[in-house]
Amino acid sequence: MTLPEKPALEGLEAKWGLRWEEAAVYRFDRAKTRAEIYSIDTPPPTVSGSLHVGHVFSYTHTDLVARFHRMRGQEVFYPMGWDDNGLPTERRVQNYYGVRCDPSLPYDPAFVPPEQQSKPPISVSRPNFIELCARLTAEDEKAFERLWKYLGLSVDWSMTYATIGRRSQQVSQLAFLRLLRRGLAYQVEAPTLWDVDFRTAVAQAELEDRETPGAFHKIAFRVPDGGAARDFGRSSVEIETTRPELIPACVALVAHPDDARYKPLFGRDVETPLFGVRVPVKAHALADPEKGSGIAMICTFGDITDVTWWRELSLPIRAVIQMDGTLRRVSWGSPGWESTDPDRAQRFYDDLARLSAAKARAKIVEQLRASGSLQGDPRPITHVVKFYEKGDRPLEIVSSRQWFIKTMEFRDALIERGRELQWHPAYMRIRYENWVNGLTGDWCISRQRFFGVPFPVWYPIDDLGRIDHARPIPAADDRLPIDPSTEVPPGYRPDQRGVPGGFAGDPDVMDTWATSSLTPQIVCGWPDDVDLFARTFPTDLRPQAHDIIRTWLFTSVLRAHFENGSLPWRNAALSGFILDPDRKKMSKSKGNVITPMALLEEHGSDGVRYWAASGRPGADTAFDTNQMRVGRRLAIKILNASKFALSSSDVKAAITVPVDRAMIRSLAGLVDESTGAFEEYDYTRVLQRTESFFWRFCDDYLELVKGRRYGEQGAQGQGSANAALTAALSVLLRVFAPFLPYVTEEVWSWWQEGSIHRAAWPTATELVRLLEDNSEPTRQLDERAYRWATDVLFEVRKQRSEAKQPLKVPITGVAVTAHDTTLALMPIVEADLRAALRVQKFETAVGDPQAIIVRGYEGASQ
RNA sequence: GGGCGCUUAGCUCAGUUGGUUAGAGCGCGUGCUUCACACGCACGAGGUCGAAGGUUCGAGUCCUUCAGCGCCCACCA
Repeated sequence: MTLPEKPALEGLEAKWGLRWEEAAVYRFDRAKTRAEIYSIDTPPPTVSGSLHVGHVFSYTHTDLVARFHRMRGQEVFYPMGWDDNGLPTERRVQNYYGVRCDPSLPYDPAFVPPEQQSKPPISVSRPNFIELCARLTAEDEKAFERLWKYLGLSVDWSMTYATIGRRSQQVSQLAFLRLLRRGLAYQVEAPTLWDVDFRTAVAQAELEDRETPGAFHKIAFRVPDGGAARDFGRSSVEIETTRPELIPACVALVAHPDDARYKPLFGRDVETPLFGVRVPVKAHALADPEKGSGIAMICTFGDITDVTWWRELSLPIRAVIQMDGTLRRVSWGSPGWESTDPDRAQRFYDDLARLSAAKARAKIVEQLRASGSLQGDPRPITHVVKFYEKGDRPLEIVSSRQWFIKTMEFRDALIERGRELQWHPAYMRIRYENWVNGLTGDWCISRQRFFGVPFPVWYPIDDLGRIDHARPIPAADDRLPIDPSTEVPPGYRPDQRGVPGGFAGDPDVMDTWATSSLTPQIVCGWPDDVDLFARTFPTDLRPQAHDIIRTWLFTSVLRAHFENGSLPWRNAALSGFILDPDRKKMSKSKGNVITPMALLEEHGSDGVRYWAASGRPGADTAFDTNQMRVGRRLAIKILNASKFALSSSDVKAAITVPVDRAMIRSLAGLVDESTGAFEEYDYTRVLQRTESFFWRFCDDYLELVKGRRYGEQGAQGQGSANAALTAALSVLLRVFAPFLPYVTEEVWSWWQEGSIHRAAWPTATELVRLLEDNSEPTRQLDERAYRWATDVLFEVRKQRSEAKQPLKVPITGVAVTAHDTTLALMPIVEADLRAALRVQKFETAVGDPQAIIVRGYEGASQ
């Protein structure tokens, strides 16, 4: 064995990264049985820029668990995916190349993107657009892979997937068609949450509340002369609204059934201001008498409550907001737009048409004020408005045709699935249940976007040129994946696209979660690789962040429930967020400033992993470079202590010295505790306990055996020390290996064959087996001797420190007064203590209280 | 409004089923070039465990109430 003169961490990432790859240390062997395999449904990070420290944090957690199970002898199925599907990529491609997707264009195989960003944007077909997305994401994916490898993720890099890849598309489309056949996916025209900038539907799970400034406008509706006015006692009723521009879309007013103020109006009509539309006053329990004036305007549609009221009160639709967020043109007096004065309505409305909601609001306020319908000034407020999480303008609700997957009628079954799942930490299950219980509608999975998985269906066009959405033509299962915008349905010719009697492709793509929800099926080989699927599914682990329980976790459970009749995995491990040092969630912009690669280079991958491992499952953790420094120092300490432990270790004998035996038994206890904690996904505890053991091991044990292991007490004592040292080092390195893969591998290579990461996880048995005498009396004696030795060590160090004497001033003697049972331990440890402390001699005397007095310093000046 | 989590030394956090004087690291202070390590070593000073009640022989640990912080969810016109 040759030990390095000056061991260092620098360069270990490059050195071992290469060797691990050459030796295929993390290669998955699919010949193993299901029981021998530990499979992981890896979260595919979004490929739309760069990874940030939060990724490094949570992906390390997964790797810790993967490495533990690998060392326990399981074959770890640990692929890596890239989520390159979806809007973020589209936006990047549009800006990067200066192109725009036009799904109506045919594919141009000769298309080459412009060198310079083109203005105005060039229109390209969907397949061409997707090619550009793929080109751009491929570069990012290479950079991601480099970072993950440098961090030391023990992924099998021959198994990668992309959510826009062929296989992901095939799985998404097939799973969709199978749901369609079973009636679990359906299409309907209905009010849908809509982002006016992206011009796409969005799902409930993608909503975000944002505090937004607005204003209450108090607006009078006329109560027509006659019975209503007489019973109500007034000729107008005031509502308060933040969205006066929706008055033309008003279909009713609503108040609480018990609200005496408005009871006289229930069942009667009032007239909208400006437009003179007669709308009924309805009663509904959702109306809150405390809110505003207690009576609300129902519009189609201002918010989700409007949809509820509209549905439950069977109101008509009078929609004004279009898909681009502007007000549509309306011809007043036509069916559905009846007015008591159509000409007047038209005059007012023509000033609003084609304006955005915000501009129309300003305009209508002028009109209302001029006509006297606005009571007082608008009252500014801050209220919570729903946004698409990636959007910039408040969501609208527009009526459109969308695909849905049924969820509402399966809520009980989904709750039950949640209870079958092992959650780490357990309380995260509650969030899942809250979400499932709070669902208000089925899952809308269609998006009016381009870079996504297309719906594999076409529709017949009748002789009048109308698309028949009721009779979708599904693609054949064995032809998937297909793109209906370029491929032709069975029985049709290409020239029949878009013509009467021909066909039309479904123009939409699936929500990115409609693909991501199938990652367990995608990675495990469903449906073609039956063999792999049987060996890996359901996976053992789904690691993910807790903020996407409602999206990724929930939808994955749903899909597996439908497709496989089971959970997709057995365990879900939820990682927390990274917080700024001031304990706020680290913002994206801030997180991106600190590039992960720079962190890894500065603190070493082991150092950064050490910090990441300090974040317990589910716990939000502060970004703390100090912890990375501590981790780095630990790695350096391991190098140096190992060098010491292994030097001149050729003299070996049985472990017969009490101090050595006590250390070995204590380490056996650590191994048991670590194994149990790791099995419970409590990696943080393992690291903490091991680290704490290790420092005491260095400070006390290594000091105690220093002289003996150099042969000062003969071959027997030296052999015992060496045997204990190498055994302890071997075990400690293996427990540290999941956390600090580089430094442990480096030290392992000094004297062991093969990779530590394929070495067996240590057991208490392998340690205790080394002790020839493990009887109870011996154990007690060993432990007392060890504790006594460390007590003396501590006391002498303390007096030396207080004396502030340089080391060259010798300690001539140490006078020890203690019980005879304690003094009886002295012969066992005295030689070790003399060497460790450089004490010339110990003088003992029986007595009480116990005292340890260092001779040589007692008169020293302070 | 409902739910979950957190609150222990200046900072970041441990404290497993309630059991002797509450722990670690960082930071701080003092001293020491000791033959594995100055990217080091030794020693030290720091806390009435968010508040108030309660259960108990005994509570940081269990119960109740309250406060602050964070997060998730919800139909606030």
